[in-house]
Amino acid sequence: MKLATFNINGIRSRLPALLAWLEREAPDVVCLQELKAPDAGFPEAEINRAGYGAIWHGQTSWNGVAILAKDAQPVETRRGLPGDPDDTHSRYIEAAVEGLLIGCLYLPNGNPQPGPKFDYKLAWFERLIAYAKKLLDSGHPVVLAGDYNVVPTDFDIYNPRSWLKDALLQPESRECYARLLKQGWTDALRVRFPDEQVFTFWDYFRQHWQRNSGLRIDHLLLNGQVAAMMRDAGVDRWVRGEPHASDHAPTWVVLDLEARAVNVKKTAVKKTAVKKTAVKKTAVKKTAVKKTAVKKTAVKKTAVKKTAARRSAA
DNA sequence: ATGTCCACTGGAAGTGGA
Repeated sequence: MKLATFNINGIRSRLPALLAWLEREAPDVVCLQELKAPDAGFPEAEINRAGYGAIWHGQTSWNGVAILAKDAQPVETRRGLPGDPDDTHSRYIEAAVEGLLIGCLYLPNGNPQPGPKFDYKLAWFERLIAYAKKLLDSGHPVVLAGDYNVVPTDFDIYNPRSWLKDALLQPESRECYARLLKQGWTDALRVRFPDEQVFTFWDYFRQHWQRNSGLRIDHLLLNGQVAAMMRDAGVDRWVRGEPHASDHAPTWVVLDLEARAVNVKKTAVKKTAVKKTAVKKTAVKKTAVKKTAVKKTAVKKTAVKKTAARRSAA
């Protein structure tokens, strides 16, 4: 299963780009952010025609999230992050697909900082951390995917210099992200590329795409069960290079949904193999001992012969 | 501070958000 997150930056104006990407990469599950469209403006028919079922939570002009599933209908399990009934932003939607629980989130940008928007970002983050803990405790295989609007470390940006005052790099933002991970989530892209810079966003300014001046802010967090299923991860960079592109590129993981069952089998096979090897080792050792014994006997025989020869010489 | 793009309002170009 290929599961992707993509900040589409306006689903109506990017619909051709979205459909082209779905056609070429055929992701099985897609988390979309920044629809920038009300519920009624979601292009349901076109997405269905492309072979995807969808659920969405829109909003006029800003925010908006959706989950698509190829040849399937996502089963909605939640819309809206718990913890603040007065929060009107459409930033969280969650569904079950193929036995996985998938949370699609669009974390507040938080600029300018400091200020009420940054406060809202941190408050939203705290709500996410609290809810993520509940998801972990649920025992389900869970993925939390989306635009986190956090550059986790200075390694996740081309050069932090001009972004030092930006909400995406603030120590408070990073501390929240680190605290979330510490609950037991795997940052899929960072685990897949431990020593490489990976970017998912290049803003429209100053030819940042052309210069590969990017940031890594779109993340797929996997709980333990799902992390064990991960086989690959990456970024569909070509999407960012297309005309009229979103400023983000689709970011994805490939999961082996059979991995758990297979792992159990593999472990059994390994145990048998280990036993066989052990038997072989013992056999090899025994043979070696015999050879040594034979050699020793030979040496002894030679020695005996020599002694016998000396004796007769004397 | 700047840079670019989207969507909305209102019926053009300005504004807010990112």
